Amino acid sequence: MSLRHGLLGLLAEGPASGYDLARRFSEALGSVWPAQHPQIYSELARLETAGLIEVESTGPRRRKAYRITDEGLAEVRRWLAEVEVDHTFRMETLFRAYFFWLMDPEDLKTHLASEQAFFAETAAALRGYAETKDRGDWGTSAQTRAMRIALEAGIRINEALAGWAQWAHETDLMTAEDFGTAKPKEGADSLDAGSPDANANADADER
Amino acid sequence: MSLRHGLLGLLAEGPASGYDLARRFSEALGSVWPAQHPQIYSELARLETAGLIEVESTGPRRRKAYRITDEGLAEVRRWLAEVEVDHTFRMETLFRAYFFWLMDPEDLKTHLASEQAFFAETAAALRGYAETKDRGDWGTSAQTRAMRIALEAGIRINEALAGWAQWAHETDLMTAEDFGTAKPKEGADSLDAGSPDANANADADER
DNA sequence: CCTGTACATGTCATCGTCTACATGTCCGCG
DNA sequence: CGCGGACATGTAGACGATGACATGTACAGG
Repeated sequence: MSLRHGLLGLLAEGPASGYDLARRFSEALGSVWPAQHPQIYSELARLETAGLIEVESTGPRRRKAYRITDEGLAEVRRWLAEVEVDHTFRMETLFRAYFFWLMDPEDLKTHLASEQAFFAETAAALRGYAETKDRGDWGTSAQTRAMRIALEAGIRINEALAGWAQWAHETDLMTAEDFGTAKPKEGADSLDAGSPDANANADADER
Repeated sequence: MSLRHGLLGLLAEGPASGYDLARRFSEALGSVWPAQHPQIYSELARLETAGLIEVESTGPRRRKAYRITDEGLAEVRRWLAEVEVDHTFRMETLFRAYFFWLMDPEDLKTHLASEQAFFAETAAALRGYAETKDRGDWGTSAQTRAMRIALEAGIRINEALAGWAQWAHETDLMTAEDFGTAKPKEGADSLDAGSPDANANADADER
């Protein structure tokens, strides 16, 4: 449940409303963990019930600002220190690559070129942003420095993917004529060939 | 809905059962898109109802092998060619980095060292696997070559993250005494206070 | 022949997440 | 003074994902 700890982490910087948090979540963390406002509001309600946050003040338009409690701060620190990192990640770009062999080579070239452009642009944007931090435009607080570290990861990942798309575009692995035209195999010689039961299949249960 | 197209993509290689698909999904795609067997079985049922796949044969222990239909093949190709890539991704490692400032510097050093080791090991394992492909141990089918391309992305990402963890470990951004000890700001100087439109937004790290 | 293990498929409850809808407030502008 | 737009918070329903539980089959080894 990363949303919970993400909200606690943001509130550790100082009080904020659900609206603020939704905005900040999508700006700062949105590219590594999407979260819409309904989820945030309901999670905040749950966190308040659990005593990890409390209402700090109410503002102009029904605005409720939350503050993290000592228990909440302890909880987010406990999470960071004790809970093991889940290294599985979701990335559609990479997921699709497993199925490139189904694509028309022309389409694939186009696809890779646009992916390359996207990652290069994203990397450049992040690098520009990082430079403003390095110049000290955002102060030198611990938060800013942590954000700079996170930013660096984003830069490196996007650069890596831009390089990958470039490499894929240039490699001859996908140029042969069997890309995009392949038909699925039929019958017994399929995916499970070699496994004990594989060949016993067709109509095996007639006996 | 990536699971749907992932299953279609795997079935495009040839007939397979839910059990096979669950195994292959976790082996090949599990690190970029987790999926447990209950989800796979129910998705297969839905795909069959939709006419995108059909039962090819039944085997020994209730085994049902599915085959992709022409409509299914058309659908997965349409997805690859027409549906835009969703570039948001989920990665807890990176998510946590935004909150490094809350960690004790000692714990953080340890954390980064173990992350670095993890990514380096993963990259090495993938690289070893890629080399067996390059030697032709798996044949030279279009699928194998597509998998090689996907593998390359995995290698580069893991290497990038290993390099990042190394860099973060060595940088002095996180060594200062304010890491891990910071307290949330109080009241008026925070993201917002109660007064009618104190809301010029002092938000330190935005944009 | 019995028994453990891997094979193989499913249900169920719960929770997380997303889209769409609903409501109301404050402020600036004409 | 009326109105549009940004602010601000929510609800409802559907769908996706997870973990626990349930069931039954084939086969290998003792």
